[in-house]
Parts: sequence; structure tokens; C-alpha cells
Amino acid sequence: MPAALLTRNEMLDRLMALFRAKGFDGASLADISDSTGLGKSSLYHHFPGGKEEIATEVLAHLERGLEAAMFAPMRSDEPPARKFDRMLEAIDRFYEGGRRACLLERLSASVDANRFKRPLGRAFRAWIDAVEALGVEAGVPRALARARAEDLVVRVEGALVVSSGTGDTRVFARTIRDLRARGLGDAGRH
Amino acid sequence: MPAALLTRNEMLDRLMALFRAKGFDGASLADISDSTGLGKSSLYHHFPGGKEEIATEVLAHLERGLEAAMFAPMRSDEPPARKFDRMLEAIDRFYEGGRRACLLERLSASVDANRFKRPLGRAFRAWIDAVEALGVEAGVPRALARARAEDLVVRVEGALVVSSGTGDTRVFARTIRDLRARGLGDAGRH
DNA sequence: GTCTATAAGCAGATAGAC
DNA sequence: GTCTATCTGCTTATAGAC
Repeated sequence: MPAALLTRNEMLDRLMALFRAKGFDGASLADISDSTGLGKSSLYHHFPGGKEEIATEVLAHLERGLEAAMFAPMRSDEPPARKFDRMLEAIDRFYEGGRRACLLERLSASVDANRFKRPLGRAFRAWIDAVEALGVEAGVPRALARARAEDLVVRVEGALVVSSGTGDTRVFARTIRDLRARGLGDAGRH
Repeated sequence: MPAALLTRNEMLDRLMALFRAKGFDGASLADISDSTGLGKSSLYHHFPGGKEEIATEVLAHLERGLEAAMFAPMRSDEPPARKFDRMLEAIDRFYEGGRRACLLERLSASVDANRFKRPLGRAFRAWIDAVEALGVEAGVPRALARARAEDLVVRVEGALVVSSGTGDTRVFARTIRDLRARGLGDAGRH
């Protein structure tokens, strides 16, 4: 394992992949060492707060990634319907069609989830807010847009759980398809 | 801790509560010992296979519980719409309005989830199958009833994740309300 | 069928050389 | 900024008395 060949961003990418795969309780310092190529002592040089600080930094890294990959494009001047499709594509890509887990869910389910409570709540709300804003932009009344946005996030998270639990990613694919079919403008139903 | 004061069912109830609260990776043998009142050696007397066997037995216990509390009532001769409402009430009660986690999700997210893959898939499918059967009974075409049933389970699981992650159980309450409002007979949309 | 005692190993974390 | 060596405590699991 070559040392210091990774930028901090690359390190955080790998650590995010690790926590998504194994969860916070399941990922050991040895795993973290392996996935970054850094010895334990080096890890404590970069993250004096240990495993908990690593997870916090990974969470912040995810928040920045969401901003760049999902939220920023949604502030472009494309039509809302197209931006909505782009967001669903980004989601499908990020979760690799339901094969990869959600970091937020994995950290929410860890034993000391209270430690991550604030950033977790913030990340979930940022996501819901962004979808809500898109609905409002498309002319959907705010209350309905809010409910729809919550529902979208709920369904994506649930589809990941059920896909993983049944070992059948078609549930995830169908969920994304349904969300795309419903779209934004269909104000009469949810 | 009084010994042998618990029946096996009571023991499994407590162990299920423990795994729902802490997950498989997060629950230690010391936790298991505390929650049952049995010393470690006694645990190995009841469950020679150790922690993994305990989780497997808890999963089987859940499957029996689902059968008794959710699936059996759905085979009564009440109108399907009423049975559907009863099921949603049972779900709301079991998850305490979104405050308690799903055992299936917690075990799906554990490091050695592969060990539980079969019973997990079986439990998820049993649940989806039961909801699908209810839709068919209500006259919904099978393919649509299937999609709806998957969607119901997806939304319940997702609502638990989002409620836990945001610390706001209103998401769960609204999800149950929406599912009840949609009901079974509304064949034109999902 | 429960207990006490203990094993063997891994967890997260630190000291201090280079 | 990385390493080797080490620490302490907790992990799962077992032996054997009662």
C-alpha cells in the first residue's frame, strides 16, 4: 500500500465507500487503514478525533458532493422537468441501480447515531429542500411540493433497503421509474 | 438479574428489541446478557451457535409474529379495505409511530448480512406477498397489486429511515396516512 | 441450566523513533 | 507525515464447577 498517494478528497471517497459497504459499527480501524493505505498512526495524524472524526469528515464530504452533483445543477436555467430527470439520473448513478447503500442510512443506524444527529438531519433536509424547491419552481403549491419531496426521499431510501434485503435491485429500478413517471407537474395526486 | 424467569418467547421478544435498537454489529454479548438476564455461558447453552444463531432465531421469531399479527388477520372474511386499514394500524403500532427500527433493515445492514440473506429475503417477500394478495382480493389486477405492495413496503422502510435520520417522526405518520388514503381500490394510479 | 473464571484475539487509541 | 511497537479494554467464545 503506497503512502500519501491519495489526496484528501480521494481518501474521503474511499472512506465513504467503506462506510457505505460496512456501516460505522462494521468498519474497523484496520479496514480504514486498508482502504486508505495509511497506517493507524497516520490516520490519527489526519484525524486526531479517531473513527468518529473520520465519519464526521466523510459526512461533510458527502454534503459537499451532494451540493456539487445534485443541488448546483438544479439551480441552472433548464426547465424544471429536465432538472428533475437529471436528479433521478444522479441518484440512480450514485446508488448504482440499488447495489450500493446510502451513507445517511448507514450512519443513522449506527450505535452512536446521536453523535451524527445534526449533520445527518441537515443532509436529509438539504435533499428534501432541494426537491421541494424544484417542485415550487414547476408551479406545484409549496405544501404539496414539500410532501412530494419527502415522499421521493422516503421512496429512494426504502427502495435501497428492500433491494438490499431481497437481493433484487429491480425494486430500486421500478421505484426510480415510478418517480420519473410521476414527475413534478402532476399536482393532482401523490 | 433473575434467572430463568423468562420463557423462550419473552427472551426472543427482548432480543428482538435489542437488535432493533442497536443492530447486529452494535449489540454485544454483554448487551444480550443484560437484556435477557442470562449469563454468557447460559446463552451458549440455549444458542450453541452464539450470536449468529441468536439473530437467526430472532428472525424466525419475527416471521412467526408477522404471521400471527399481520397475515392471519388478513385471511379473515372482513372486507379487504378494512383488513388493509388493520394492517396499517398493526404497522404503526409495531414501529411505534416511526420511533422504532425495522429488524429486517438492521440485519440487512449488518456486516455479515449474507449469513441472514435467505430468511431476510423470505420475510420481505412474505410481507409483499400478503399485501399483494389483499389487493388482488379487492379486485386490483395482479401486476398492479404487486407493484403497489412493493411500493407500500418500500415506503414504510424508507419512512423509518428518514424519520430516524431527521429525528422527525411526522414523516412516518404522513407516510402511513398517505398509504391509507390511497387504499387498495384506487386502481388508476400509483 | 446456571454460574465463575478465563482464554485468545481484536477493537480503538497512543508513544516515540525516523 | 509515516512507521513499528505497544497499551488497555472489550469482543466472542469455552472450560468446568455446582
